[in-house]
Amino acid sequence: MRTVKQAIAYFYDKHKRMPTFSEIAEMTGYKSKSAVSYALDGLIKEGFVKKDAKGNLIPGRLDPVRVLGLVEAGFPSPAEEELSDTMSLDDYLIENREATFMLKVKGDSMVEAGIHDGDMILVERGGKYREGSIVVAEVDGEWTVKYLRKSKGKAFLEPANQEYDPIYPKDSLVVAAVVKAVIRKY
Amino acid sequence: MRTVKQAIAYFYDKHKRMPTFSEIAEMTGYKSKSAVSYALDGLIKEGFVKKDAKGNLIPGRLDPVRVLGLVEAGFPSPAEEELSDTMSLDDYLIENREATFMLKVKGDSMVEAGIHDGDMILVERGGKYREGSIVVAEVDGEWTVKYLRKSKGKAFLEPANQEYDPIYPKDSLVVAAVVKAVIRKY
DNA sequence: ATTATATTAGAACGTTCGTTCTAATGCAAC
DNA sequence: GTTGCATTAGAACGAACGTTCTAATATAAT
Repeated sequence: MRTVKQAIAYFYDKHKRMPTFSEIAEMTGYKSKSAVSYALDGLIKEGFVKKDAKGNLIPGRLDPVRVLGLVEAGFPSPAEEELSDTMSLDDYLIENREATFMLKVKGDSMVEAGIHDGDMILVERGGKYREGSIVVAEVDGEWTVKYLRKSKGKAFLEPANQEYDPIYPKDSLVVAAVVKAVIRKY
Repeated sequence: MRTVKQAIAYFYDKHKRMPTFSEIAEMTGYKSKSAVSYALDGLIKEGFVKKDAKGNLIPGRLDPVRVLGLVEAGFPSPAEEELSDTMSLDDYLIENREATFMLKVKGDSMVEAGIHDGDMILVERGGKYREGSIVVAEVDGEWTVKYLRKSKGKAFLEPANQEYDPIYPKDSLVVAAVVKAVIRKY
């Protein structure tokens, strides 16, 4: 039999909604909703789950990722682990969902900025940028990711790789989106 | 007034649960649950939301990130945009939530692998690794992120930076976790 | 203007929800 | 063994759920 915590986490992961009391009872082996109700009181105090203004069950500390500190600090003991902050990567990385897109990077023109061939970038369309921002831009009809620079009031793009040259627009340079994050999955 | 789509997306983002029909009605200006019910029929056909086996509303294509292709392909038109695949970064990056942690990297010993000072790494404790994997390990009491290498049957750690030397364990080398992803937020 | 079609409001319905009460059971301390 | 406390089962409850029906309204086509 699963613990209540495991059951809720598993269910939420799988169904993208919180389980009902009956469903929790079924998963954990409880034979009454009331037992679940009392068990949940504890988890609510603990912050593992919450109830919103309408009394509906919502996730508390059951976001998928546990956030630790520096690598040098190593891993916590199982007891400390329970107390780790949790986080959703979606919430961490996305500010404006309507404007956020994921794109794949080809080539090594930004390697010195830590953006490698095949990396995914999270970009925000219409996001704020300034000189030095990494942007997705359309220069004379071609789309690229580069540093945005300015010289004598004119904008141009600069790669992060010695072997490539800066790109000075002949006709047009339109900044379409700003790179907000880089994600590389192994 | 918001459209039904906007209302649901907003509500799900904010409350981490799907709204009820009444709540959708309130947000969109509908004055009856039945109108919402019929409106949802369309969105279900479209795949924007779904119903699970028990008839409960669950997210369909309202994951927070729209996935495009290569940077070179640029952005789609608003019409095509509607059809873009969506994704949750949590689902994309996390396989085993129980074993997944996020850590912060200090130093530049892995820059040539595209891991910079201040980057976050997603690691899986007890994950499978082999020679060449980037791992979080404890060597003689010190925690670090490095390439795992082998020489004459003995494991050692190799930085991705010319200026650093490989680390050959005096007493012990324990691989605690495998780096599954690198995340850099600007 | 008339007709046909789609959309919306409102009420009614059965179902399921979470809470709460009482009673039974399990467990620990003494 | 006995007492006291916490946990669980089961039933009952009102509230809210989503569906469905009918009637009214809006929209479009002719």
